[in-house]
Amino acid sequence: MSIPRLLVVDDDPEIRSMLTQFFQQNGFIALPAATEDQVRAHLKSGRIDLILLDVMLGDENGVEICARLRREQDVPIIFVSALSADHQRMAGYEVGADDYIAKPFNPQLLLARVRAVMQRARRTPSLAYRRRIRTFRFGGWVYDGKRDEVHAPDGYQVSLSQRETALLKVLLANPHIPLTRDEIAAALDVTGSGDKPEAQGRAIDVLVGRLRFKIEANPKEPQMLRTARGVGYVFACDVAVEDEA
Amino acid sequence: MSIPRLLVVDDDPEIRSMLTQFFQQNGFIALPAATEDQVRAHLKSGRIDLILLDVMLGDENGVEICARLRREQDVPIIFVSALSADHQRMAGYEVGADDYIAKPFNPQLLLARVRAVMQRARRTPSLAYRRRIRTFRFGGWVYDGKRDEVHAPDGYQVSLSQRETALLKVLLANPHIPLTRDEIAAALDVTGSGDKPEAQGRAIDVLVGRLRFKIEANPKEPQMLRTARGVGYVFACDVAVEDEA
DNA sequence: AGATCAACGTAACATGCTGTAACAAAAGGC
DNA sequence: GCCTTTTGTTACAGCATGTTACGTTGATCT
Repeated sequence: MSIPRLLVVDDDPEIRSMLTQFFQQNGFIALPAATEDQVRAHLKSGRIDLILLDVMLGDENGVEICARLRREQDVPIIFVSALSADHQRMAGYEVGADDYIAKPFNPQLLLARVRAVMQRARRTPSLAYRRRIRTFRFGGWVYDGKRDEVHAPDGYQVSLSQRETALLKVLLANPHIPLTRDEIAAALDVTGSGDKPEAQGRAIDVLVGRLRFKIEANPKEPQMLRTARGVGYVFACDVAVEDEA
Repeated sequence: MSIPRLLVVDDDPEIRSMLTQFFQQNGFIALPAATEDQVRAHLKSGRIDLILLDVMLGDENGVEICARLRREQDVPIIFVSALSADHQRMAGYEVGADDYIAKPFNPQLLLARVRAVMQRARRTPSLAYRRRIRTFRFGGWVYDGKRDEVHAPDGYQVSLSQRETALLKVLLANPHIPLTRDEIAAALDVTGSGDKPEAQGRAIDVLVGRLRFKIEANPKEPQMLRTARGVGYVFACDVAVEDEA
């Protein structure tokens, strides 16, 4: 394989050049870009093996851009973000990103991830499916990221709705961390237009209630999906994560 | 693994340099920092394996800083404190600290703890889980840190409210030590926004009363939750502590 | 001992937050 | 288009927590 070419997309010039230089020094050809148009230009003018995409691109939303790019072309994309709050956003829905890395990052880790994704991309025939797939285990339960399904422990028989599953995913991605209703709502709405700063009613409460009813042994005394009074909710359960190829 | 890099955060220059030198002499790369901004700067500019964080950073609250950092990045954090009174603060709520050490410390112990935490961090995939879990036993009672629940001795049947449980945790962390109402309130509110210097009414008294009613055999003559007249309250009961992996 | 006064215990009330049933709206399925 | 399922809204009841008020306790002084 020839020298890998990657596109560094960030609106902060400092970070952009920092990243570009870092990858250049590590044997990549790294091209800087700041806007969606520039990205498209690069994609048209030459081969790009991977895109490093900032989640916050000025007032643009990296997630949206990713979704658009993905529809048009199969480029591996790795998200980069400064805020862990964004992390939930990513956990909430697969947008087609191949991986996700939080700033500030460990350079070695970053390199490793980039290489891993490119490896994977080379093996995978159709890239359309590529995205981070993770399976979570908690209690006797399993969330199967591959099928996006929840499997109950033994005898149980449940089927979660789409939204319930999404909520569960957000919780699983943030175990033991109290999440406010707003944070949860934001994570759930990644799939949407991305502009819903409006105050939402009690939708989250009801959703939580319904999920409890389905996954808690005794919904009246929730063991996993606990409420953090005055704050929001916590998933108080250890979760084992499994990354899949 | 390469040389471990750790960040020493303290506003007292003397302690800062003392610690930095100590760790340098023991084969670490130790970087000093005094403010939250400096911490962030370091995190951005390079790999940091562990943070030693003073509980009192001038008028800032180390606990708050820890909570903020934790939300953004998974760095192991060890708290350092001069006052045992601060201990309550830590017991009040798990903020995500990996360990807690009281000044003045035994250098060997400090080294051991630092190494232990770094070991643990390396094994743990997602650091988001890491937090100190402790189980307390007193009288026939048990506080189960894993579930954050209180179990009554035999036949008894009680369920403590969240706040009552929190109060109990504060007391259990400081057996035989008289705590003022302010200290208790501070410890209870670690979870909150952190800015409540206002004088609080008799809330603590009432809370203590309710807890007594639930856990004392004869609430009128409390054996464990004694009042220290003119001071506050004492938990006059031997407590066995169990650390969990 | 008795008087005095501050500290404490607690019942009763006030407030705010949460759980949830019941209804309404929206999204699919056929 | 009609029916079913999912999702959001609203309203209300229940609970957790804080506040107030008042009676009691205990320390101190004379």
